[in-house]
Amino acid sequence: MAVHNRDIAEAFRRMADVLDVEGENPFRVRAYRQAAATLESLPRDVGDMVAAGEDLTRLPGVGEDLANKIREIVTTGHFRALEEELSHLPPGLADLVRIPGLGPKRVRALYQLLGIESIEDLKKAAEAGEVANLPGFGARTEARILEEIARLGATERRLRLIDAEHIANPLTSWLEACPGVGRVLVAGSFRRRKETVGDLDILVTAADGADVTRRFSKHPDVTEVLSAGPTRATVRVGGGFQVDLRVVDENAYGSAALYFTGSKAHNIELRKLAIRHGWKLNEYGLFAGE
DNA sequence: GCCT
DNA sequence: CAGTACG
DNA sequence: AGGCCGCTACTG
Repeated sequence: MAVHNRDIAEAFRRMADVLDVEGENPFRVRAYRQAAATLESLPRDVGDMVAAGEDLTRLPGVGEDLANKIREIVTTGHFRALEEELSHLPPGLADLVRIPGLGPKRVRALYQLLGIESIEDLKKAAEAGEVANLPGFGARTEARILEEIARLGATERRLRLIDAEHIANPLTSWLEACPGVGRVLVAGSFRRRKETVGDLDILVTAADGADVTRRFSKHPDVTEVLSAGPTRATVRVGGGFQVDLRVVDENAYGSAALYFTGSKAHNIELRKLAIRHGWKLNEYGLFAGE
């Protein structure tokens, strides 16, 4: 059975999760995730490239080491380094970092303090109210964990662009009519016109951000408020689709639109470019370095 | 881990 | 503050 | 050898 780019990407992601929980160097962890992303967006089958004897290190984020690992996976169907790392941990533990809100540190805490080794364990502990008592956790986090676990079973939650548009349009109108709101821009992958979008990223200009995020959190279609502060709110609307609202001052609109439109990788490249010029770039503007 |  | 998340 | 995005934002 042929190994496809997606399979290798998945193996690399799993490796990243395991190393993450083990407390490995975060940059090494990121390297695996980066390579996984490269493979997934690659228009060609790496299996074919291996068969043709092509140089895999030409792929961005793939160096000597990962090129060898790709070849190993393609030719043998095994990924020994992953199997080795997995032998150090309970097999289900690394899955926990895929739950939004749980990173490596919290997963370790769950394991060490409550002996949680799997999503199933976590569900039971959360239902019993044991998670909320842990340091760094709270009732809110515990409730969110249970919701996220319930969502794991659901099928892919990305929406086709046209379906996302049907959610975005009424929200846009609603925000435009919101007191104090100037511009409203649906950014993110929606603005990039990707075939599917995983969430909605809406940028708004207003002087009083807290007022806007507060109002938005009470929108009739909002079913959950994941977070809400003075400049940002993350909510879910009917059906569980996530919407991120970001509020900035009018004078930061351009920079914020650039940032919020992404992609993430594009933003990072732009920020690196700024650094090389002695500048710094963020969602509020382009500034002179120190 | 990759990159310069 | 640390941890996590957002593009 | 040494940096790796952000004077990023929100939660506990």
